[in-house]
Amino acid sequence: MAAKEKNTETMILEAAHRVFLKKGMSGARMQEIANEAGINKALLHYYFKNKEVLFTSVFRVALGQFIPRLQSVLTSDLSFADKLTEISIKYHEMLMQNPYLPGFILQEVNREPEKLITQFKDSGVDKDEILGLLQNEIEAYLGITIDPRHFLISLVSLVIFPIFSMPMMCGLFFDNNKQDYKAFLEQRKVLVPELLLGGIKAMGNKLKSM
Amino acid sequence: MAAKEKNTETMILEAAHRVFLKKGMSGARMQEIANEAGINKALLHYYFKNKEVLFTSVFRVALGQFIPRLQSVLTSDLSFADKLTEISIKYHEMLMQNPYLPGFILQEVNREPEKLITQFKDSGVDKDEILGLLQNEIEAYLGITIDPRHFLISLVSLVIFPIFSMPMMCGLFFDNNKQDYKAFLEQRKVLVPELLLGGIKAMGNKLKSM
DNA sequence: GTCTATATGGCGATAGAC
DNA sequence: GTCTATCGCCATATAGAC
Repeated sequence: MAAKEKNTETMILEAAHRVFLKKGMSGARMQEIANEAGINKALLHYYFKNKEVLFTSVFRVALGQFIPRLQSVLTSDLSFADKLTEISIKYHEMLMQNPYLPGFILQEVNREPEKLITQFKDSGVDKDEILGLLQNEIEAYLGITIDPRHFLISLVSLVIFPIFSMPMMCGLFFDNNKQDYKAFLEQRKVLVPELLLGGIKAMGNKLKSM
Repeated sequence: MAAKEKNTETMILEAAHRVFLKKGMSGARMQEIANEAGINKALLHYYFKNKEVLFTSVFRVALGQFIPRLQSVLTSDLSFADKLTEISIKYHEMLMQNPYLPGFILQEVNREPEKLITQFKDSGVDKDEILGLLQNEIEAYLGITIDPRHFLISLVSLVIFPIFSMPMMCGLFFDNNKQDYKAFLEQRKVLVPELLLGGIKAMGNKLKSM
């Protein structure tokens, strides 16, 4: 399984993953996937009867990569700040290796919103547990009670969007210098937890006064 | 210009805008655009010689919508906090009316990164002026010196991503109840400036110790 | 300017040999 | 399981009448 050649189905799935993530469902070509996998179109259809089936297989894997396993980090014995740093760094690394992942998932969820719900149930992630754990941490660490979804959605926004929008941000604010932007992101992965903890505290005070 | 019927070219551009933003370049169909505009395919090609040209016209308009005119707000005589609230609210309103805009722009910038640079120069937005204004405000208001791009990119992440990822967030954390999620976003548009101001202060301290 | 009809090419999918 | 060859459709684009 290590050095030897992988079987055809795996090679197809990996090739399809690369092509679909970059081009999307309608932009991808079966021919390109076949080339990428080193086979021909007919064999593609032998393993996956049509484009939709192949796409769905790729989507399932991609969704699993995209939705992080937060429970294990949140139930560890780290401090809240260290847990956040851990999440930020791990997510940063994963996204830097799969820059097309967020766009791919979000585009497809737009195309067929119901698909997400179905496949999410199979993923083994318990959203209520995560939100409960988060709320406890926020109360213990910051002494405030807020909807943990504000925290979580702020966190993922700050982690995902700067990477997801790399070509745009890099073009607009870094003269298209990718190395500079990567160094900037590298800084951010430890800064984001600080920003969040400081920010949520301020946000909690605002919420009390509303 | 008000109530009367618009000319054909405008109708085509508006129809193309709707279809391209929802489906993207490769997902959009010239037939669908023609239907949407109430004409036929041949007339489409009379006004725009091919799909690529039509798409580029739509992209130019969309980019103008997407990149906000920050200068006027930043040079107004509001307090920094009020300026941020103004930006957050205006951007929120615009994005709620054009939910597909971020995905459209970012997808296309991925496809052809050079296009952004060219078209951005024509837009009349001066990035150095904006970053300079921001840096001054941050120094005056918070007493810290940081790279203003950290601030700006955090701001747009917190404003754009929760709206852009509405179908996903709504599905994952709001049982697909769109009204609930919209109310949640409505809250956020005034909370985000608080979060940012509190957060950047904390981040500035962290940066000093690095 | 606007239409109907048609050309042209590309893409997903299948047939059938090996 | 893997290939070559091909079908049939659909999307872009054009020709040409009005």
